[in-house]
Amino acid sequence: MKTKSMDPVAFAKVLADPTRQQIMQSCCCEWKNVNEIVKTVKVSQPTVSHHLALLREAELVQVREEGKNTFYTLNQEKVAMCCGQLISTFAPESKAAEQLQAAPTK
Amino acid sequence: MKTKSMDPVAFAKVLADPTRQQIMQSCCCEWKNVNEIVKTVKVSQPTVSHHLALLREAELVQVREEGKNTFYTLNQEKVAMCCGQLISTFAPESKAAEQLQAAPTK
DNA sequence: GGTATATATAGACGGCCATCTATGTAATAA
DNA sequence: TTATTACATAGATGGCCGTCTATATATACC
Repeated sequence: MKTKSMDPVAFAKVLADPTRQQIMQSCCCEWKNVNEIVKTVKVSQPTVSHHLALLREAELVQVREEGKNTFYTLNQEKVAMCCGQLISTFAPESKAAEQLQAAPTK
Repeated sequence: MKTKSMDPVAFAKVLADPTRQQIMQSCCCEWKNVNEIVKTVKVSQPTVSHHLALLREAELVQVREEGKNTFYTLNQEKVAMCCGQLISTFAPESKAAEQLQAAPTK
């Protein structure tokens, strides 16, 4: 499974919402079903489903269906790739860019 | 001059516009006055000034006034810091996060 | 002073989007 | 099969924001 990057504007738009960032953080390092995620935020279940659909469309989350449940987890490598692209575009002369040079952006 | 980070949502919101990213790219590695920047995008001068005001407010650009002209350049270190924060928050287990470990996020 | 150039500000407008309620759909349980 | 649980979809609504035109402000030049 190759992790591809994406349009930097599209990436930023997905991140540009507090609820969405909360959801991302909620399922960052573990699989959670929708109700578990809903408990971590202050909005309704349909709203969470809406945000998860956007994250799924952007391939920023991985999905696994299991019976009645649908589990989500953050696609950390994709996030890292997109952030790397931002750095190489908007901070090419920074120390961070140098440090990331070692890892080829394939 | 210490480079501080900022709210990840605020950072993403600033990046979440194609015109603004064009402007950032335009003055990424050199000082440009407003008219030079205007020439690189497809919107009016007031619109560019509006975007520059947002970028200035977020401290994502540095400003230098010189007679009739106002020069802008992208604050690459700030961008790098914010991207680093995104990576450590949303991709803590990624290779990129490991690589950035070396540089303390102070 | 008067004019031209450079940039910022004000106000209006239109579109996008985050949210909600209501409802659909699918799977499990009784 | 009826009920319940889990999740998604549809449609409506309100607010934010990117853009524009018009105008203000400030500097330089004649």
